[in-house]
Amino acid sequence: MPKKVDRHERRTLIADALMRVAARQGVEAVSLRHVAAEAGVSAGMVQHYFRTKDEMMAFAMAVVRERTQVRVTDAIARLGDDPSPRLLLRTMIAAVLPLTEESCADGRVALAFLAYAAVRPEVAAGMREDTGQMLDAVAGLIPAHGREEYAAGVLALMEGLGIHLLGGHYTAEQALAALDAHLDLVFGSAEGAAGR
Amino acid sequence: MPKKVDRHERRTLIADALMRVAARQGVEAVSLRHVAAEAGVSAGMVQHYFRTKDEMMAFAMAVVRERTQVRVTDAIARLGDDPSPRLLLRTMIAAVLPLTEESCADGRVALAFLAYAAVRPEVAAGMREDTGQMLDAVAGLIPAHGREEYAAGVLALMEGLGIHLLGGHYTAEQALAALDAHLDLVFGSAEGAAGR
DNA sequence: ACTTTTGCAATACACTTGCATCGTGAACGA
DNA sequence: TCGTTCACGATGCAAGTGTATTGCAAAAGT
Repeated sequence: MPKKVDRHERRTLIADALMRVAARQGVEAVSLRHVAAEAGVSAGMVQHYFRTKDEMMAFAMAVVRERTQVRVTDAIARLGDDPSPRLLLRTMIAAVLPLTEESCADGRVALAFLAYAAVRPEVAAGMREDTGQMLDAVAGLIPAHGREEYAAGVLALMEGLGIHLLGGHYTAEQALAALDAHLDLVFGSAEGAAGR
Repeated sequence: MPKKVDRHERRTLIADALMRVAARQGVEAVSLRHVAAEAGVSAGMVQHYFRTKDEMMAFAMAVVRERTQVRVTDAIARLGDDPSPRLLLRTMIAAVLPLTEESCADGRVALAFLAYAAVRPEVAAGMREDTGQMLDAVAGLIPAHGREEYAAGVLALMEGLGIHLLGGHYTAEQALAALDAHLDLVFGSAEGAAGR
């Protein structure tokens, strides 16, 4: 073999450029040449690592998913041993929400991809899987009856808060306040029912 | 003046075509010629009624906003006199959610525009306004303390449910169950606090 | 009847798009 | 040292993009 090149590294480099473009100018601005320019490489190279644009998109999306997962597990790890389910859940959600500069960029990309996936059934399947996973995780943290409904609600709330945050409709404080209020309800009500 | 033509009607006709295209193939597929073909008119005519593509987009978005508003007020009107705040709120939200064929198409368009607006500050302003309005309306229906947080949460929940519905992550039943569960919490908790 | 205004179609233009096809240079195995 | 294999750059191409421009028919005012 000639020249050793970390293929995956190159691909992520390009994917990063793609995400910067998508975050700044929207998905519609994502093109081979734009991404190449943003990455500081030739258009030919982009083509070399991704045979098609859709392949590039799919990869970039996988990167985003992976990164948010890392953010979540990191945040949870920082909690120390045996945190309360409620704190755990809150930390998880806060890690996903576009609150920091970095996660905000990811959020923009995710939103762009959401629209992109809306008309690409095969791409949407991946997201469905993700939410299913999250749903299980959340359901496991919620006490008692109505797990499924509550879990679905919490997940939807998270998604919605993310959207409103990205749109600048809510401030970080408002979003977190709404989240906490909701968690109060979910955990408080079960406590009340169990305590009675 | 020659030929009387209902300008607004023509524009909505074109906007409708635009929305069909956006719903079917995504925003990126929205182009002058595609829209013209979908509307069954010449590309020149589209250009005649919208000097620029962005103008066309903005108009289409306004149509969507307007239509969902109509759906909401209609649904509320069907409720009869003096419905409970909770029922009113539920009806409002159910009217917005992409549950029917029709509102689902609108939802796809709205999602596409959400991404579109994410990088167009002047477009995003309109949406911000809308959410602000909705927030006030919702807050007015929610009892007692923590209005703002709860209202923000309810709105976010709605948005999130919409997203998950569009993505096919939730079924209509699941979404409604989650909504009802949430409303149980919001209205039930206040009642519990007041009753104590 | 004549001019003006308007609705609309057609075309032209400068770009951009994704993708295929070359060419080249360099690293390795033989 | 030769040949193969791979990374990458450059170029080309057909299709599609938004927009400006032109042309033309018809309706209204005068």
